[in-house]
Amino acid sequence: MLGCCAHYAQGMSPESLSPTGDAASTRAESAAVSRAPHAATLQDVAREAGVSLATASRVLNGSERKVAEAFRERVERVAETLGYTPNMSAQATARGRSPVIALLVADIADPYFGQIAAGVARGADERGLVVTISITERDQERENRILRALRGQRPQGLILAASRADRADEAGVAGTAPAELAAFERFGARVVSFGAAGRAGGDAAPQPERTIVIDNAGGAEELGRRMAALGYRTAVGIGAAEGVRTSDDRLGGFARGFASGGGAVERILRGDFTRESGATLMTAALAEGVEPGTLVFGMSDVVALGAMSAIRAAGRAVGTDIAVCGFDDVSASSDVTPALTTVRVPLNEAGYQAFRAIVDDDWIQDPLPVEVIVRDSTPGIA
Amino acid sequence: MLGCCAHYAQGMSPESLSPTGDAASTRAESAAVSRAPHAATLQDVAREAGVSLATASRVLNGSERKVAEAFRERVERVAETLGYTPNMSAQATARGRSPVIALLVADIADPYFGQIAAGVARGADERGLVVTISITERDQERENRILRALRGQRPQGLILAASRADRADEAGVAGTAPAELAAFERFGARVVSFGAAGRAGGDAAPQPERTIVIDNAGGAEELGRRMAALGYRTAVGIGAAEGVRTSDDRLGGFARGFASGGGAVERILRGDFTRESGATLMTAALAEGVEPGTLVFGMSDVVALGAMSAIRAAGRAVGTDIAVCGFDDVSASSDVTPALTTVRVPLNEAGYQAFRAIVDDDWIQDPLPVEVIVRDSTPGIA
DNA sequence: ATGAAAGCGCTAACAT
DNA sequence: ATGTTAGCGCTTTCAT
Repeated sequence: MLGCCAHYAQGMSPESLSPTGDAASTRAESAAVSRAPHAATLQDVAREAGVSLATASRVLNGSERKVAEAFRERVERVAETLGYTPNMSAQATARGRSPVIALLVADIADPYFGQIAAGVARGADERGLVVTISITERDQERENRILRALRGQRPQGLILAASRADRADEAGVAGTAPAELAAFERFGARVVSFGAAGRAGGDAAPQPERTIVIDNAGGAEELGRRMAALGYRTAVGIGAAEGVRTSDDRLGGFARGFASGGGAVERILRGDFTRESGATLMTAALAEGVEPGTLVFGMSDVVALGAMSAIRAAGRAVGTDIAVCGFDDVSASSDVTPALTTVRVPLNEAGYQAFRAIVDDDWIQDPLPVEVIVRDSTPGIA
Repeated sequence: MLGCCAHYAQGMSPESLSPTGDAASTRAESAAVSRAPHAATLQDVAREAGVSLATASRVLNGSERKVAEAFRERVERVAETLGYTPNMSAQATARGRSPVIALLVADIADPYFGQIAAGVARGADERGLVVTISITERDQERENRILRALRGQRPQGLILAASRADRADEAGVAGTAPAELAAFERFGARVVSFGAAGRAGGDAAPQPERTIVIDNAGGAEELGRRMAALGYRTAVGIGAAEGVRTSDDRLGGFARGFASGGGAVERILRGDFTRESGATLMTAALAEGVEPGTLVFGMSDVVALGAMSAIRAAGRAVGTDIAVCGFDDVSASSDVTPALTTVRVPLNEAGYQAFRAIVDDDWIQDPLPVEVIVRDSTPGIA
């Protein structure tokens, strides 16, 4: 008991540390083999290193406080030997905050969300944060259920990338309950959503969430202008239900730009954000008749891609016969033939921005440059 | 103070619940506005409902034990009112196990991993589990670092979907350290990996991990046979570095099947799993000269897609001039023109299987049917 | 059936 | 600089 103090600061064997050292470590070892599996705990490290819990904690968690070099080394070595890794849950409960960022997407297999997720993950990794991912399947009820459960994670931040119908102006229209989001802010989580710039303020409460705004209207407008300049004069738009912000903004912007160049959007087909929706709507439109030289604007590449396949399936040619353009520039868009004209949105960067919006106190969004990319699906028609 | 007991089982106001009810709730409320934000805790609910912590816990966590109906109702109502959600971290520390499944992928924006992730997420949702996701960027060092950190989550399971070089037979070849994985198993986590069926047993220890095997060799062999039947006689394969199981199996299987039909793989280009790799290698090959009528087999659709774009960029035609086929059937494959011939792998289902492998004690893999899909990128050459 | 109390693994005052 | 000791929010014996 006393003798140990004489040499414990040097390299000594574990059993010299305390009267119970021998017995304890023996028990621990046999436990590891015979009993329920159990990862090394900070207690184990402290005991084995002959220091207090506090010291061990200070050494292993990068706290500001100083610890004598000799102790530090001992603790580090023991931790290494025991393969100690701090238990995040315990740290979270003790600290009162967990290192998680919750990401909510409609469908992680969709390249649009995949890229956003990649950007978020990149940022999280930089800061040693954990990202959890949940799938709404574009189902509002499901989203609400998930949101509820997500609160249990007490995340530092919540990223809403699901293309939910953004809360509409009129009450009653489906949308994520503000109350549910407020619940997150109540314990300090920051909620970041993708989509429309400041929403119409029905609620008196100032909008506490941060929004990653993508210049949907502007990008689409420029696209419309370019298409008109290419010679197109009549277009059909494919969008989601009326009231869905992203869709409305893109459709509206396009119409504006196209009109400014002398074109006209003669009709708008409405469905959702899926490839199937694009294909189905296009097939129906084709059945009703679509003039050669018409331009189809799919509100998202995924939808435009669906429309392209429907056009081909109907025996018509994409480009020369019916032109198609989209929005997002997901990777598949440059693979198709003819390659799809679209508006490039830096999705990965957008995801990274969402991450910043969560961790940076004084955050202001870096503008996300959208850029029209003209490819073969919209050849010029002199 | 006493009167409250007369009607507390009916609808009563919070303040009638305990002597301190009034004061407490007032303090709590003002705290909510003025102090650090704080979500309702089980304590809050118990106090407000006038029951013990234990009872509140029993009511709200679906424990087996019985609680009088009156209490149950009270507790539930109070929890609802307060917007209580159990703190997962605390539950995890108390229970000694956390509800997380850690998913490790090379790149979540890659449709291959995206689909797997979707399958995993689907399963996790069924069981109320949380999926955390980490990106290796196909960097072994990074993967090891992440693995280390992941241990802190004490996940129930770890899914290795990163197309790491599977541990090779010869020591020294890069690969995930078995010791690192063993660390997970030590605290009861199940580790599931994608890839090769039983690996060569260098280690004496029986392989405790579970593996989602995809019939790479078989699918590729069938593809080879079909391509030979279509009339192709010479092919060039594009793969990853030698030693990477998935790549080797596919390349090997293809060569076998192709040969059985009278064809021959005249050379194999090696890079990695990215689209860029496919494009770069193909460009180089094209520069050296590729006969018309040659078939290019990209070990994965992503690689094949890259090759296709290189072929187009070189002014050659995909299909009629140089045929291309791949493996995986990611969604982009049916969008390209000509559509890509490939082997369909039920990736989403594979992800779901990985989830099952983690949660089911007596798990045996359902075979994942791979299926050759011939499309226009490999027209028959009578 | 209910509640008191001892943890879970860790952190963070607060001593010393 | 080190150790002691309350917690963190929840679960789970163990009494009652």
